[in-house]
Amino acid sequence: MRIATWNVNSVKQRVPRLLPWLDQRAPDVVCLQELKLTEDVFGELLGSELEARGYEWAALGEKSWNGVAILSRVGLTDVTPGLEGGPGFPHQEARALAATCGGVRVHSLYVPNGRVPDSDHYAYKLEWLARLREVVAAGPADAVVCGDMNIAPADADVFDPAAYVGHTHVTAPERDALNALLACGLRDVVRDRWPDERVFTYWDYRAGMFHKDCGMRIDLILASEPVAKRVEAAWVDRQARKGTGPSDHAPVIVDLDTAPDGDIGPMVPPPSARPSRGRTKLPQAKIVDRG
DNA sequence: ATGCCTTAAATCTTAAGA
Repeated sequence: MRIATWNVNSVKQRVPRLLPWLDQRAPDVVCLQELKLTEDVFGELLGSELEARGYEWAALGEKSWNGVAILSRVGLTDVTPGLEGGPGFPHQEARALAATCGGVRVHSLYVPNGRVPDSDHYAYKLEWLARLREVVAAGPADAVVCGDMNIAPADADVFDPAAYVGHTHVTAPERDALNALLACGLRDVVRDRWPDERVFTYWDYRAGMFHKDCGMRIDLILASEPVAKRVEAAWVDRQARKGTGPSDHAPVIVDLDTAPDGDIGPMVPPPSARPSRGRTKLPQAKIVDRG
């Protein structure tokens, strides 16, 4: 089972890159972030294209900003839109979506940016991460936490650590929050696979940063121990950052072997063998005041 | 030079990203 996560930086702008990428990489489960549109527009834009490729999908979006989705061709059940009990700014944003795919609880996350340390955005980011830890800790044993975490786990995950001192994404409270999440029993499977390599997932569009490989590793796939044991490959798809009209983030891809009992979830017939089904209807994100 | 690029939304400029 191949699981991928990709911050597409506007799915509308990325359609010419996303569809060929789905065909070439053939992921079974895809977590998307920064849709920058509502789930209704997402369905109008991609519903038929995804169905033709055998994907079910769920999305939580909003106009202009944020937005997350999960695509799956190994089943998509128990969809949870939003971060249950999570903070808002002031209202809860479209930053979290979970579903069970192929027997694994999959989280697609777009963690708040934080902007400037000690700002209200930064406090919101830390509150959001604290609640995420609680939600993941209370969840199933087989889980993957995927997405744009907006934290570089270590100095090796930033092209110039000195230049980032005092900036968000690298501060101790942010890294503490990420480590607390990992302490739920999650593994950073890309770093595990490439312990000493220069691995980035995001490069600023400006000043030829990708060409110079001046980036950051902020898009992560964190796997619970039972899932981490099944990892056969874990890598960043730098090809998707090249060429015309890329996102500023590259996809992260992890391949799992089948579970010990061979169970990767419910059997899903090819789309030609089952009646057409619409998109998975979702309730609005619960709106929670920060108090 | 608090910028260099790309996005969205509302204009002909601003906010946001990290």
